[in-house]
Amino acid sequence: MAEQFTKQVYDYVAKIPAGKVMTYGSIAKALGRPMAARSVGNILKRNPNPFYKAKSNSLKAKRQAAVPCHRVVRADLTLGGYSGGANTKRNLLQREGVKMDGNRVARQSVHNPLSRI
DNA sequence: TACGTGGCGGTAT
DNA sequence: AATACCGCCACGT
Repeated sequence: MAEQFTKQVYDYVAKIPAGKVMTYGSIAKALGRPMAARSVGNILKRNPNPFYKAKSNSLKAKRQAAVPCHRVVRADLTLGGYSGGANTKRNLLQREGVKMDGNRVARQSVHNPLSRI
């Protein structure tokens, strides 16, 4: 179960569409471990194949090759951490069409509308 | 809104 | 086996 969690996290993150983001906590919750938000962050930090390190330059190839961990942000919609640097994270998101609201992700760009309202 | 604080769980050493 | 490490979060100022 436990090491499946790592795989589940990668699989789940891989399904977040470009232009949208999810939070660490909502991913943990979606995987049945509502209190494991920190673990999700920990797992993504150690992601062996982060998006910004993907071999190919092409966005399309990167989408298939890498875990797009930059699409995961904090519950307050600030960016949170990123091994490649916060600036890289923001650039990648904006390039994908994620809307920003100051230093936060705009609510409209959050995937899974159920969690709000 | 912004900050501090305590607690949390999976992985790594 | 035990403990440290964190890309976090809810909650209270």
